[in-house]
Amino acid sequence: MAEPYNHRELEQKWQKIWDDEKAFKTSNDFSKPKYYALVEFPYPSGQGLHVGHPRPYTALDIVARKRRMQGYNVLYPMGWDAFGLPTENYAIKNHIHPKIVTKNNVERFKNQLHSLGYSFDWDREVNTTDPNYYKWTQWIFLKLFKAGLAYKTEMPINWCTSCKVGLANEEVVNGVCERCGSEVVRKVKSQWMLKITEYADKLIKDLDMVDYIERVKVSQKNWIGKSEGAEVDFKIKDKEDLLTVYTTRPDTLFGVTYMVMSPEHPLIDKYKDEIRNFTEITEYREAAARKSDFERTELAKDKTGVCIKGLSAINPVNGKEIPIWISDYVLMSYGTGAIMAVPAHDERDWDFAKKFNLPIIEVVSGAEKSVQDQCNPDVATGILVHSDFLNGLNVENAKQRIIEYLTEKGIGHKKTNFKLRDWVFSRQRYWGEPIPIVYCEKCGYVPIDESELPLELPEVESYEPTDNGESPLAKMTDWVNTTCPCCGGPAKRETDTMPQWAGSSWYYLRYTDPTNTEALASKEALDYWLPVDWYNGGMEHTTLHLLYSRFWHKFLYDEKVVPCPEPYQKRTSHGMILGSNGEKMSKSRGNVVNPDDIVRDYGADTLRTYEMFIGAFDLSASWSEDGVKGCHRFLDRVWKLQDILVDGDAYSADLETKMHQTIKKVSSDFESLKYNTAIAAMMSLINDFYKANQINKAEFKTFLTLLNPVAPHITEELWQIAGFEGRIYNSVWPEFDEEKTKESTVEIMVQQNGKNRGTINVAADISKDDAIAQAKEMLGDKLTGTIVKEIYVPGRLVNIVAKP
RNA sequence: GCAGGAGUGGCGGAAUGGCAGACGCAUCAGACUCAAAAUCUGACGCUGGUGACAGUGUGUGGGUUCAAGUCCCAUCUCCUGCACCA
Repeated sequence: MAEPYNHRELEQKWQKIWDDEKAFKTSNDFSKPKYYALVEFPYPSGQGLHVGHPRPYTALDIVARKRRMQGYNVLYPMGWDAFGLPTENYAIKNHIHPKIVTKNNVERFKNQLHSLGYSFDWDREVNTTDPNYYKWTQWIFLKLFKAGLAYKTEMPINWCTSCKVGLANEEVVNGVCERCGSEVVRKVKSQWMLKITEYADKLIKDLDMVDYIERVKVSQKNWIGKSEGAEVDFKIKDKEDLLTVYTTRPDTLFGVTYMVMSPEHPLIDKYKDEIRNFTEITEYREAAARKSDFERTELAKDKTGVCIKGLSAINPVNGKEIPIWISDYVLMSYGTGAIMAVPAHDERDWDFAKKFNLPIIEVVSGAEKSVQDQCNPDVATGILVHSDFLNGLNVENAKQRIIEYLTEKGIGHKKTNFKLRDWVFSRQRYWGEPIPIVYCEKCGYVPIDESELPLELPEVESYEPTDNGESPLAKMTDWVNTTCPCCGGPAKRETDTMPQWAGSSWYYLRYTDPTNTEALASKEALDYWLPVDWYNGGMEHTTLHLLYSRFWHKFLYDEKVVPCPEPYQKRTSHGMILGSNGEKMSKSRGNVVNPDDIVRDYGADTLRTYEMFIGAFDLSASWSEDGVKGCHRFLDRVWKLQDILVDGDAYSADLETKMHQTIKKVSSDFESLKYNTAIAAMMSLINDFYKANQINKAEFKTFLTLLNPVAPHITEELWQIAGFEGRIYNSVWPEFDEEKTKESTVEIMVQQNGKNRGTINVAADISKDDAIAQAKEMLGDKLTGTIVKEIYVPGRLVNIVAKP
C-alpha cells in the first residue's frame, strides 16, 4: 500500500525542485520553434489573490506545459500592473509610501502564485512601477507626442464636490463618488489626449487577420462604432455661417422639418445678439451642463429642448425654411454637434417632434401605421416619396444618388464617423508614470530629452490631491520648476501622471527582453517572439485594455519598433468565478473563497483541477466546495494507482483503444478551451483502470503525462515513484494513432421507423448489406409491412423504414 | 432599443443530425467499522408496472428529416456588453 496522498508535502517539495532546477526558464535559443502564451498580469491589490485569478492562469499554464512537452521554446511570463488608485488611496489613508504598499502586495501575490505551481519564467517578471520599466512607457509616450498623436485639450472631468478631487470614470458609480457618495459634476480641465481615433479604421479592419473569439471582435467593433453617412451644409438664413450636420440617412433630406444643435454648439454664442430668447437658451444650457453623463442617459426618453428664436436654416435641396432648436439629446462630441431632424424616420426625432408639435413629413413609404402615429426607421423595404428626384428609389440607391448630388453642388459629401473618442491620458494623481513633458512660456509643450528617461516620480510628503484638483506633484515646486530643453529658459514640468492603462499597453513586449537598457526590447527578441500566440484575459478588458494595446502596437509598428501589425494572434476570454450562491464574490456578501485555504486543505493540484473542471471556460461558474472535494477524490484515486501498477511496456489489449482515444481527446480539448471534458475523459479512463484492477507502466506513463499540465505536482511525484526517467515536466507529450482510436467491433442501434428496438454487436467495418441483414434478423417477427427505406450509418445505427 | 451568449435530471455540466443526461456533485442502499469519517460496490430524468417492459422527456409553438437538444421559422425567459452616436 502506498503512503497516503500528502499534497502539502509533495507540492512544496516539487516547487522547490523546480526553482532549483530553473525548470521553466525560457531558453534564448531562437532556432527552436517558439510559443508565446500570455495571461493578463494582475493588479496586486491588498486583498491578495482571488479564486478568479487561477482560472485563466491554469488554463494557459496547461497550454504552456503541453507546448514544452511538444518541443516548443515557450514564453509564459508574469508581472505586475502595479500603478493604480487603490494602492494610492491605501497609501493616503495609512501614510505609507505607495512604493512600499506595492512591494508588500507583490510579495504576497507572488507567494500565492508560486504555491499554485505555475510554470512562469520568474526571471522575466516585470513591474510597471519600476523606473526601468516605465522608462519605456515614457519613451513610447514621447514617440506618440513627436508623431503628433499626443495633444493637450480642455476636457470635462469628473469632479467630486465633497472630496474636491478629479475622479476616474471607474470611481463614479451611478453618478456619485464611489468613496463618499456625494455628487459628481463635470469640470473642464486641460488634459493630455492620445489620438486613438487616428487608428479607428485599422483597429476594425485588422480584426480580420487575428483569431479572437467572436464576442471580443463584436465588442471591439461596436465600441469603435463605425458608421457611414454624409455631412450636409445647411445655410443659416441671412447669415454667412453654414450649419453642418452629420447624418447616416442623407436619403431622407426632403423629410427634414427642423434642426437641432447641441447646447455646447459654438454658433450659439456667436449669434447671441440675434437670438431673441437668449436668456431662455442660456438657462437651458446651464441646466444641461449641470447634468452628469449618468443623468443625460437615464433621462434619455424624456426629450427637452428650446427653439432658437431669431435663427432659422434653409434646406439645401428644396429651399424650405426650418426652425433650429437646441437639445441635449444632441451631443457635441459626436458628428458635428448638430443634426437635421427627420421625425418620420428617426425615433428620437419623432419623440421630439411629438413633444413640441413639430411637423412630420414621410419621405420613405412602407410604414404599417401612419408616420403620424409611429415613426418608421425601416430601410430594408422602403421606397422614397415626396422627395423630388429621389422618388421611387429604394433607400440604398437614394443614399448614393443624394450623395452624388450633394457633392456635385458642393453642399455636402460622404463621411465616415466613429463612436470611439480620443483617449484621455492624464490623471491628477501621484501613483502613475510622470508625463515626460515640460511647459515653457516661449516654446509651449516640449518633450524632455530621451536621455533623461526615466523621469522618476519624486518623493512627496503627502499623496493627497490638492484642493484645486491638481496632481500631488504640483506641490513639489523643486521638481516642477525646471529648464526648457528647447530654449533653456524657465519651464514647468507636467504634473499629471499617466492612467493605469499605460503600462499594460505594451508589457507583452517587455517580457521578450525584460532587462534591456538600450531599447524596450531587442529587435532579435521581438522578431522571434512576436506576435503573442495566445492571449487570454477577462471580457472586461475587451474595450479598454485590449483596444489600447492594439493601438500602441500599431503605432509602434508604424514606427518600425515591432515587426508585426497585430500584437496578439489569438485572444480568448474566461468566465467569472462566482460565490456558491451564484453572486459575485464580495466581502459584503460573505461568499469570498480564499485560494490559500483551498491550497492548504486540498492542495494546489486540486484547486487547479477543480477550476478547470468547474464548467465551460468562457462562462461564469459558481464555486462549490463539494466540487473541490470531488476533484481531490479524483487525485487521490490517481495517487492510489501505484497500488495496482504492474510492468508492461505496451498498452494492454483491453485498453489500447481507450488509451489512444483519450490522448486524442485530451490533446484537442486542451487547445479548444474544453478543459472540463479533457478532465472528464481522464476520470473515465481512471475508472477503467480500476475496473481492470491494474494499470501497466506504459499506461501509467501516458496517463501521468496527460494529467501533468493540470496537476503538475502529484504527477511529478508519481513519475519519480514509478522510476520513469528524468522529470515529467520535460518529458514528451504522448502521440496517438488515429487507426487505433477506432473500435474493432461496435454496438450499433437498430431502429424501426425511427424507434429504437435494441442493439447488435457488429464488426466496425461491416458492409451495409450485412448490417441490415443482421438487423432484420434481430427484429424477426416484429418486422412487418413493406420496407420503403433502409438506412445504415456506419458505427451508429440501422434504421428500417416500413409502411404497414 | 441594438449586439453577443445561454435555456438539458435535485445541482455543475456532456452529447461530428444517429441509444439524451458522459464526467463530477448531492441523495439512497449495501460492504468495511463497536461507531463515525474516509474508502469500496450498486442504484439514481419523469410517469405507469412486482417485473422484463411501456410511455414520456432538452424553455414554448410550428417546420425540415428515416432520425432533431443539435438545422429552419416564430415566440418567451435569463445573463453580459453597449446605448439619445444622428
